[in-house]
Amino acid sequence: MARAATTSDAFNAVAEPRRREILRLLSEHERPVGEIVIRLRLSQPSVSKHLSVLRQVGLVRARRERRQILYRTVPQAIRPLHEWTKTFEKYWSHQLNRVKERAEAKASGIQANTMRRSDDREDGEP
Amino acid sequence: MARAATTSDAFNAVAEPRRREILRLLSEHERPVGEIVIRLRLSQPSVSKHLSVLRQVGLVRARRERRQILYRTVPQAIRPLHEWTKTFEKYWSHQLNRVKERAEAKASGIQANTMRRSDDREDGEP
DNA sequence: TTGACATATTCCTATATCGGAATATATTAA
DNA sequence: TTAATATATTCCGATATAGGAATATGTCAA
Repeated sequence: MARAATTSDAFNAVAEPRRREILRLLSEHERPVGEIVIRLRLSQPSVSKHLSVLRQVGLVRARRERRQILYRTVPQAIRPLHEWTKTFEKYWSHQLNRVKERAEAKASGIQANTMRRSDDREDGEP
Repeated sequence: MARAATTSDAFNAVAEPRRREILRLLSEHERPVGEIVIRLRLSQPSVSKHLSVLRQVGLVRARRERRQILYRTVPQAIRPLHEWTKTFEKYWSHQLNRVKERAEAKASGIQANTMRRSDDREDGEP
């Protein structure tokens, strides 16, 4: 098997940096393709292809307005990514707590016992 | 140019579903490779390769303990993803607000003027 | 030293990608 | 209708993937 298709889910679609930029642009308000082309300095076919990927995974929608096609992001489609990353939030805030404890311990001259654990050790190339 | 390398950043590394599962497993606590192999029912080489990718982008770290190599996730490395998704949070909470307004308007018998905007229209294949 | 265990790496193949160039399609204006 | 505008699609090539099979590397025990 090869790598999963970019259109298989939002995670894959969003892995491409240009597509993230496009989503950013469109999140402000809907825009025609040509405006994305100009602002991001990409070729028109390239932008159309990226938009096609984003549309297939539900990250953007389009509507026609006279000659132009206006795209806009569908923020809800980003939520699964947000929720996934969120499950790790407690671990890095944990880290912050330890930093805080360390600072407090230093200030009071007392060592917090949560400060150093065996797996805190820096690992060289194993 | 082809698709960006899976090792180019956390976004690309995390696009692969198995790697997300591995991160989940290792976020609880460090584990040897063999345990991942058993729990996720993947081949040992496959797991080693995924871990290699995750290590190259800083999402996991490893240390040796006798014969085994114990891996653990580096939650901070997921933060950039979290921050990026977060920039869209206001838009979907916006959406929630509109739902709320709609409910309140219905309850009071008054139409809120924020309820329907032109781009709310459902778009057929354009 | 030899062997067993744990993990990493190499070689292979089928499959998708992204960008560029060229072209097709669709909508409106004259 | 014809021309101009706006966007989409197709064809191409170079590149990278993920998994499987086989093998290499590294660590420990006897």
